[in-house]
Amino acid sequence: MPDNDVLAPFRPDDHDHDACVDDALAAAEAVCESRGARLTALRRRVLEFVWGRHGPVRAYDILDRLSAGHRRAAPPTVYRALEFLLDAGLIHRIESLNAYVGCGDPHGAHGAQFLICEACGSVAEIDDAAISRRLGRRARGLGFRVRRQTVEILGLCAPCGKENDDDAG
Amino acid sequence: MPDNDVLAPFRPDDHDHDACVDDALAAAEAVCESRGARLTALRRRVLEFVWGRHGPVRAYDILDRLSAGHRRAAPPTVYRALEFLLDAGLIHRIESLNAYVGCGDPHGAHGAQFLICEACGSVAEIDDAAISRRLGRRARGLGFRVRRQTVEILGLCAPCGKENDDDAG
DNA sequence: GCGCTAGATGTAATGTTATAACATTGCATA
DNA sequence: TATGCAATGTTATAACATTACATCTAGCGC
Repeated sequence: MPDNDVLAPFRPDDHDHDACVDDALAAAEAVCESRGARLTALRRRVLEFVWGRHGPVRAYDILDRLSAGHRRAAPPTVYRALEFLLDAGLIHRIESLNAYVGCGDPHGAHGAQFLICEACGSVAEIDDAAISRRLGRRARGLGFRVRRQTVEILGLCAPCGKENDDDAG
Repeated sequence: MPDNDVLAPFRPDDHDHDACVDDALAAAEAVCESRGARLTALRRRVLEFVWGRHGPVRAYDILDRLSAGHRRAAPPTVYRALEFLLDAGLIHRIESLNAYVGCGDPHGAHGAQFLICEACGSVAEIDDAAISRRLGRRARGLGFRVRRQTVEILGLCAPCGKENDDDAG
């Protein structure tokens, strides 16, 4: 089973998260540069908030943070920025949570599957080519033309699953 | 590539849909009976509306239909019925559309993958064991404990894809 | 620098999806 | 008859998202 396709693993609580954010912002600059897209201050700020944690972030949380201090922001401001970041491949939308996470590999298009911990809210992103390929083949076999795959697995990450065991016995 | 795991294929426009609905209701009776659950008139009516078409049906559409004629229904009425039907395995929720479809095989638990046509709104349901198995293995390989898989493929079904070609030239 | 343009952002209102909290109904049965 | 419990009704509100239109501003040709 491949291991190098784990684009964003679950992270220990004590990792240097500032580094994650810095990396993400640097990658974003590069991606936008190469696509001729403008990573404006607002978009950058929204991307930063999405990267606030390795877990899903909701649009209205971002909205609240944008509004803090500052003058009040409105929903379209956030949704427009999110749309830009989605188009640029810098973030993903988690459909089963109506929320957003930073993309673990913004360079180059890729399939993506998400593992979402329902206890701690962290998200891991993998890109298992065999899965996307098989899904694609099955779909095409039925005459279906694929535009987008959504693959989300809900459950418990290792530490939370462990705790659960401990509680039980 | 297996073919017998297509639980609910795309349907021609002219098929006998009343038969689909009748089958679904009969299966629902049986499932509820065997689970000791009560398929009340309300739940039955909601299930009927979900089976109105082989495509996603939204909660508030059901709400409108419940309210027609009758006295006005309120959202919890619909959501409670939907929850019951989901728990009983009689319908599925399509996360990427915030909508619901009838389950093509309500007897016995099964994994499920959905092909969703963005043009005509029809949905096909398959149960590719290789895909669910591989997803499960990948997740467990990362120490993850799976509770639910959401696999949805958005694109164009065969007829709609064909039309698209024709339009293009 | 000036004015134009297109893209980006602001603003107000509204649409859509979902749940919380509590009241009532109606059936089974002690 | 009481009483317990599942189902449903009712009111309000939370959470998520879009439409439509106004305004601003960076970048560009002149």
